[in-house]
Amino acid sequence: MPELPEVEIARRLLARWSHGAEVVALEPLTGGRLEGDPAAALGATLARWDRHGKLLIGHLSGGGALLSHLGMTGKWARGGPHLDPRPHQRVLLTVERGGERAQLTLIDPRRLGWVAVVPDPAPWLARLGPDALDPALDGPTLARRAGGGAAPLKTRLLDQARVAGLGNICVLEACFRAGVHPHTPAGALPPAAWERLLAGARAHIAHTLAAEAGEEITYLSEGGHNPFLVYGKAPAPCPRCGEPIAKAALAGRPSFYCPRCQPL
DNA sequence: CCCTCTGTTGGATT
DNA sequence: CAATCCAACAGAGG
Repeated sequence: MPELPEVEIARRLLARWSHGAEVVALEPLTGGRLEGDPAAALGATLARWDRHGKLLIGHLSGGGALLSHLGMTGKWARGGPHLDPRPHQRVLLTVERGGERAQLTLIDPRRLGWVAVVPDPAPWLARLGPDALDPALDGPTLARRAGGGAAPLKTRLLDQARVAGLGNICVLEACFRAGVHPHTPAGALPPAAWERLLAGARAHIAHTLAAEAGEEITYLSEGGHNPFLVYGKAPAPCPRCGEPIAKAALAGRPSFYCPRCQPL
């Protein structure tokens, strides 16, 4: 479930719960992936919570960082296994601020998420392209980074080294909003299409963020009702023209699109 | 009840 | 490049 909006919400929550707090303990729970040197975080202060694409970065006083990725099913919540036992608690972070302790846990049923403590986050960030919400990222820049060649547009937009933060759902929603088929060869797109794709991705992200923001993480896709324009909609009618939404697979991942609004 | 299928992440392999 | 498998599980459907 986590794509950029959910990671951004996780960032805000982590900042609210632990900004300026000291790391008192950091430990793996059953099945948890805690890598790097967790002991290096002990006693350090969480100076700032940042997000780059789908990577969470907790900057530690002293220069290191606490990194976290949510994988497919991760979320951060307050409460630990002793105070508030819940299934699938994987990593436990205990912080102290103003004399008050708080326990934060990474909850992750499928265990594809992780936490790591690294001495310098720079090499991790260097592997990622500009964040999708970075104001410096514009249409021409996106075209330069993701355009050219015969590879499908969707493959390029999902490549975190080209642009960071776009997931399968976001890419498909952006393609629909831009009127572009997700399997269009990346080199065949005119400049105006890149502008529309970027605007479409940001509109989808803003819409999802607004709908999900709150005290708790509540994923838009949870609750039995599909809130997206095309993702998971086949063969429902296209919201714009009524043509049945189509489904196809690329690299094992599903694509959804309107054959009439998004011709190849 | 038991299969079988699907998948929001990313990485390795062919 | 791109297709495939994998990680480990929940939930849906037959």
